[in-house]
Amino acid sequence: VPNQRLGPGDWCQAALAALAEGGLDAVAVEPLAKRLGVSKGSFYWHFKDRDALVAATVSHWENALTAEVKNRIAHVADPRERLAALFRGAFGRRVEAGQIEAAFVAGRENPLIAPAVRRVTKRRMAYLSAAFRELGFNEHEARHRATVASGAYVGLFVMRHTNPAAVPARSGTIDEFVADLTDLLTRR
Amino acid sequence: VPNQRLGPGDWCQAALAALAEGGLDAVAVEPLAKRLGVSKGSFYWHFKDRDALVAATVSHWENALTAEVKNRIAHVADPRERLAALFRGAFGRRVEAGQIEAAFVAGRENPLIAPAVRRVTKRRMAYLSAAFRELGFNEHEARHRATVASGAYVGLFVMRHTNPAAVPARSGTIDEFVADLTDLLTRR
DNA sequence: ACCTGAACACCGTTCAAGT
DNA sequence: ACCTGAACACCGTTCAAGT
Repeated sequence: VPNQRLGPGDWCQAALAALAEGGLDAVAVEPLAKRLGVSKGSFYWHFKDRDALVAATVSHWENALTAEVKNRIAHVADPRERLAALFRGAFGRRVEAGQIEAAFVAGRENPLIAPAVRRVTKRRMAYLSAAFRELGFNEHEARHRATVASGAYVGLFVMRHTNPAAVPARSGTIDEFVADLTDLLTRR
Repeated sequence: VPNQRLGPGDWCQAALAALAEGGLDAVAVEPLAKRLGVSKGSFYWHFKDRDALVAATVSHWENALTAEVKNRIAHVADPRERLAALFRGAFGRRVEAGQIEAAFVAGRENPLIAPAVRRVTKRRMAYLSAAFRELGFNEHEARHRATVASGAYVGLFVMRHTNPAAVPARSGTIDEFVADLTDLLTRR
């Protein structure tokens, strides 16, 4: 912990951790204050209210995700490898990342969350679709396969926290699973 | 009010009214008790906890809806007229019925609500599909049109409370709208 | 059988006062 | 600039005691 005093970023980070553990309901001012070792009153110095924290947290997540895709996936030249890299991302070393996305997907009814989830999904569809086009599929086929791929990606996140036994967990089985999935989706 | 003493049914009825006005969050023990002119402690005589009330309320709604369809729609001989009757049901005189369905649709993420909404949707699809088959469409076309019709039906409920201006409100415009919609959906 | 009243826990929000 | 501490409102849940 570098500085005693906290900023909005610290609250967002704590909110993301709580989100991963207990879903949207766990993003509650009092428990977060306890976790940060600070009185809940101090929260209101940084944010207008709980909704403002949720909004900022969603935004934080969306930016981080976009940046990660830009840095770790977009630059992969081979489109098949790019797809595999994306899917492998669904099994990030820390379960955390996946659980956060799952929590946001589960809470997509919330008007603070819905627009960000929509945007993220739309972007994912766009670059999935582009990858399939590079592989030689026509526009229609590319869109169709991108839809399936996007669904599978999100579905893996959700299953990972609703039905963990159904999803591969060890690094060997993950690699195998990702290879099979990529094969299936790129087959003619 | 026939009897001073209340039963579970009275709490469900109050819960449905609250649901129509303020969504799932408005189904709260304390406000309902106030509305019923009773202490909130008495609630726990009838129900284990708030979740039990929500579950019972969902069940109450599902049964009432099923019964209404059986009594007011299923017996209409002409399939076109039956479709029109269904759509007209989406504009029931009291806004209440529509708002309750909209609230349940909005809360379909809730595990207490999801199964009932799924069942209601499935049944609706089934008898819509049957109506289209009676009109001479083949199985595939019937299913497709039933999907569109079901979507439109639910969409009307949702829009009615998210975007009321976009939905007809006076009885004349409603009849016209329903006629147009039925025409569109049964066109070859 | 159904209800009251008081209690407790938990959370959101405000605000004067501290450093 | 950031935080504390106390206060208030609101809701869920329990339970002994009433009728």
